[in-house]
Amino acid sequence: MTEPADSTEHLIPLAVVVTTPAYSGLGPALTYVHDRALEPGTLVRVPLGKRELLGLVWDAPGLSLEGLEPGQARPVLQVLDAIPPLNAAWRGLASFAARYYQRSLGEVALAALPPQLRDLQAEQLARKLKRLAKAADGGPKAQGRRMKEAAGADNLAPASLSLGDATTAPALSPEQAESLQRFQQTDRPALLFGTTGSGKTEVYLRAVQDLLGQDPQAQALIMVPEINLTPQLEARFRERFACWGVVSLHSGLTPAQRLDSWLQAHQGQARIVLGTRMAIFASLPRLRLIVVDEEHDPSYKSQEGARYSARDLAIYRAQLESRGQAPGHCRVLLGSATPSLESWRAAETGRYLRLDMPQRIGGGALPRLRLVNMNHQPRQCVIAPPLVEAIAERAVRGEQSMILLNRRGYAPVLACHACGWKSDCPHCSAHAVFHKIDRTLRCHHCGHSSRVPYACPDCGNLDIAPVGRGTEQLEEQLAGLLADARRADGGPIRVLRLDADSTRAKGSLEQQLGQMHEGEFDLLVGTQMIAKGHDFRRITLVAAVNPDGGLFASDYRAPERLFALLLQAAGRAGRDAEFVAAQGTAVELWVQTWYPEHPLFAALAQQDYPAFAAQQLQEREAALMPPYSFQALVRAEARTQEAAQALLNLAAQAGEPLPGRQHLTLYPAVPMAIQRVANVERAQMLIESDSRPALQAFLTAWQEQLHLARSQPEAKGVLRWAIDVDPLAI
DNA sequence: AGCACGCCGACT
DNA sequence: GTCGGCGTGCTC
Repeated sequence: MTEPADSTEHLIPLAVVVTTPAYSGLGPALTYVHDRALEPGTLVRVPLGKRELLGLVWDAPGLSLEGLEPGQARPVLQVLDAIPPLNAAWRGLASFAARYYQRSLGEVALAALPPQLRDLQAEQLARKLKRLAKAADGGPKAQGRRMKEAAGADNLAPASLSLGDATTAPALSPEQAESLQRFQQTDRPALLFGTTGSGKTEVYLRAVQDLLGQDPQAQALIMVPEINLTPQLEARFRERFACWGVVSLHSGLTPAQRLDSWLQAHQGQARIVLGTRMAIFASLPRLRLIVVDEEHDPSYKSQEGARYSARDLAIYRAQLESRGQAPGHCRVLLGSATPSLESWRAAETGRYLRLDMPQRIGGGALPRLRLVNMNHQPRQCVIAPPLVEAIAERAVRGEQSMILLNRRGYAPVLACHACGWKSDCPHCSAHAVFHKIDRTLRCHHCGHSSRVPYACPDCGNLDIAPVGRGTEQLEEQLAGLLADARRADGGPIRVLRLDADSTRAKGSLEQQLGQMHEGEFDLLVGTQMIAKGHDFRRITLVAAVNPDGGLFASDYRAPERLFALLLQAAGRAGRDAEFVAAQGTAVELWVQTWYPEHPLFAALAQQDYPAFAAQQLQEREAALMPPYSFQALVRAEARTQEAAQALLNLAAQAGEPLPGRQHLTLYPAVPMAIQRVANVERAQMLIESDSRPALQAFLTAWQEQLHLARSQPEAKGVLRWAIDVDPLAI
């Protein structure tokens, strides 16, 4: 494979993007040579040092070999031309995300591709594509394939099918019809503000159906927070749109499945992609609709690598996809019963179009709020007696209840009453959680697990006891409290616990949810995972036993999250209006609190999200918090807390003369809330500004200072640092 | 980020 | 005597 010494002169220089971090000293793209020009977006394999890696040809008009040593630009090894290049909109998205979230282009662009693509040789890829095409020929997408072949060179499948083989869609309610119509008539992003049970999903389905039916090539992207928690939504899309090719993209797929899905979307064989936040980077050459379900959900914000917000990128991507087309060519539909304050405000200012759906389908009323004032309950009581009674009453009538508690395990900590010892994790500045089931102390931050000691390790006292309670204990205590209660068939009440511990085995979540649907259990106890997405027909009571943490947390977004959680949980109850009417039951949301006067509960009682949002936005505006200001957070990890803070503070000093600095506030570095995880010390620095451009300009220039600060003696022992733009929690 | 080279402590 | 720690340096 040796090149003739003078061959470089006949070769064409190409800009190629590979995974190199921003501070590696290498530019955004490297220069390679090839014997012919390659279109931007083409996948190639290139040498870098001793390695051979996947690269992406990037736009670089007028690129020359000037400034490089002769022979420094090495030749491209392989061109993966079996698949079409990534289009300009996709490249625009990657390069925007890299700039905005302060990462190198290479990191973002290559991380956005399916991981398996990285280690496939050209021939392996070609083989895979052939197999895929064959499968499509035999499968339900055969028609699309055949039409594609007829269409010749075009790599896209104009899979125009009538909806004849799609199941018939239910008639829309007047609210749904109006929302859909208004969505189709605007070219702004739309915020579908629909109460739980108002039928948002059907609006999504119809928006997809109308668009794909009318444009035989159009593709749609449907994003959901966590796909494993919403199997029902996935099932509805797959069932209704099987003929158009539906693929999913999320981290639960095997590498091979993920590559398959990705390729099908990229080649237009799949016209609908359903996925989690990573799906925002799916290659969809004819993308015309992006739906973001539960747009307020924090899992749309990545906490790893490039800290992107898939919801925010959806807005930007739609603009890119519409470039050079009619306005509103690609549309965005955000949906939520409790929109993020950012989106809510965007609708207030007219940037987004708000579509309201206050009515539940079938006329079912939302649950009535029952606040339990814990100041008036027996001391030490976990579940107020009236709540226990309400659950028992329902069980005997064949109705189900659901209780939320946001802590796994039996108790968050074990303590010795004699000497004050607490079950701290040896590697983290956090308590190890007591799990009674297997008598372990487990750290939920680093995963460290140890046996529960028989006696206090410090003083030998035998009286060590759990403090506080988690789902395991709640399950146990409820079983005790309900021991005398009976279910409809006269048998004892059955309690199901669902949390990360009880659903670890693959498929066990679905299985247990299935049993709950079948009515095998009367009471469901669990963490927030049970509040999301499931339609339980027979639940008529939802309770939150200890939500007060969300009222006074230092995180200013905590109230917003609590409100969303409670309303979302409330939405699980009374979804089957006929069942409720037949039962003649009051559908209720019970909330136990020590602070019943808190204004959040007043808004919750009225189911008045607009009032709550208005009040929250007022507070944010007064305190100049987002969305009225812009934030970034720099986090540093080091062997010692001093080093982590020193890195940040030194870089802050060095950043004084940088552009945009005068429009920013840099706060001093502080330890993170959980200061040490897995023996690594963590510190963070908050940066605030009223100008997004100033913040962006500063951060871009500042990365170099951060990198340089690492070699200062005070910052010895720094392991890594990362910038989080628009952080969700501080 | 990888992966090299390079200089100092506990093991066959 | 080597294996292996991670501290700098380079990659088109």
